[in-house]
Amino acid sequence: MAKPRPEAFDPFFTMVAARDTLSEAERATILAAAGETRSYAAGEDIVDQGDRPLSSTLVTRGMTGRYSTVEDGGRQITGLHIAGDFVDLHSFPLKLMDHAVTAISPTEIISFPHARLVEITERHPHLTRVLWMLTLLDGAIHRQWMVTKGRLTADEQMAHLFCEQFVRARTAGLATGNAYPFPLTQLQFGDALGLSYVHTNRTLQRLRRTGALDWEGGVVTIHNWPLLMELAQFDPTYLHLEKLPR
Amino acid sequence: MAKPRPEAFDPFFTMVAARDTLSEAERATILAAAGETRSYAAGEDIVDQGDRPLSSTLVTRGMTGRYSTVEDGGRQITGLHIAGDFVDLHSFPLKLMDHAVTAISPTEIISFPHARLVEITERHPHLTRVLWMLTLLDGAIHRQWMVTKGRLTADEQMAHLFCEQFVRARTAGLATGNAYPFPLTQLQFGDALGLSYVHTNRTLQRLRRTGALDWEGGVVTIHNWPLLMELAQFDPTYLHLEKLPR
DNA sequence: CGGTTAATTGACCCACTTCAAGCGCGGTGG
DNA sequence: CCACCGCGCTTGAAGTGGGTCAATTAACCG
Repeated sequence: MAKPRPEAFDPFFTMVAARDTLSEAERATILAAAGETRSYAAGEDIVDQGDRPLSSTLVTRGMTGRYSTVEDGGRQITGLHIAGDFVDLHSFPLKLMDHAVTAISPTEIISFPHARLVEITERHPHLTRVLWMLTLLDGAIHRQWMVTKGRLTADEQMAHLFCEQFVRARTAGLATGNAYPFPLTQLQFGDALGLSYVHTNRTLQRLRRTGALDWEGGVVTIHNWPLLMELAQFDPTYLHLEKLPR
Repeated sequence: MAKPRPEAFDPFFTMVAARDTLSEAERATILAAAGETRSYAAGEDIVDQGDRPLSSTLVTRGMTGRYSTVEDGGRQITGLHIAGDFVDLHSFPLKLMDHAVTAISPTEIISFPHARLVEITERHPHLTRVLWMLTLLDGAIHRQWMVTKGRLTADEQMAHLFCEQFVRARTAGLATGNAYPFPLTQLQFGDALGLSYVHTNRTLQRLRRTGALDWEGGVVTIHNWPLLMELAQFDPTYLHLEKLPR
């Protein structure tokens, strides 16, 4: 529970800068709208399904996942979020959380009280549209997951997720060369892919054998990006990496 | 290409009224922001992937589907939209269409020029948040589809989609008792479920045999709603049917 | 009444699941 | 310093849900 360090906003501003230009005033508005920072241990839930949050959560370190559970205990992760991502900005207009958010690795966040977001919608229309866009980016990623889950093989789907996470990490300034943090367990990875963890493991081994990438110690290293993209049928258009006035 | 009839907005206002209250001024703002109406024949594409629309599209009659295609020709429908739904309001902040939209049945639409939506974000913060919410509702539905596709059986998934469409049709005032229009072919239905059309057919027959519903002539009739909900593990919370100030 | 599209059925196949067991390794306590 | 424990990863074997290929029937339409 403390005021955020200024550098904590860097991944967010970097990620946004790939899509639009924020004025100095808008950046200051974001800083002023920030509430407290908090830390979560791996495995801790940040938001529960059914919550009615009074603030939205920006990740500044670590990785979080949105998930829903079904009757038989199955769990589906519907989104992975890294530093620079809001995990529940949609709770601002939607009010009610229809899913939970968990810390996959040790995570630091900044909360943004909804009251201050209301002020942004009243005084900063362009910044409002940028925040709106960020929530729609989640939607675009959701759609892509549906496509890969519905119409691609497990191998293609897995390769696709590795591609997506690489591009997103790079866009937030979190990649080191062709490596990026990916601190999931294979069980969690399977929950994101909608696969059993046994099949997740076997699919991963096949993918490793292609030489396209490695994944160990919570870090993915891409050895052959063109090959990985081809295996995944990856086209980053849906990530909307265009600097445009929104 | 004509000015819209006033009744054409009814499903939209009805659907919104289930989630928030619009003032008379806000309703008038929506009417004033409307551009032209247009009609599309079944099978015609309303928006193409890669388009940069200058207006967003509200369905006023018929049914449309968002879809993406993959290399081998497979098609995944990522959303079904009925009268009262915007099919591409997200193209307003996102600018670029990362998927196409097709008319599933003969469809009528009203276009909303983005320039007028910009004005709404500048002058009507509450209405802006309502529009934002509507795009996030799509996201919530996307997440639910991921969960049903990733963690439920084909039977459960299909039952779930029938439930969802019923509730959404009713919310827009488009259901007649326990029946609602559902003008898809089984092939399109399979594309929405991420199933082959052969398996879609067999799953449908099993579902019919439960007595929960019938589907013929483009109309779904629900015979046993509690049973259907149970088969689907359906919980409508994610449809955010709460009248709340947004 | 031929032509076309949608729905249905049968047979076979395989991608993925489930169940079950073993392994590696970091952590902890004695 | 070592024994043990637990978690995550790996492997094997067997079962099945859903896909594919192919043919038939039904509905619609000019």
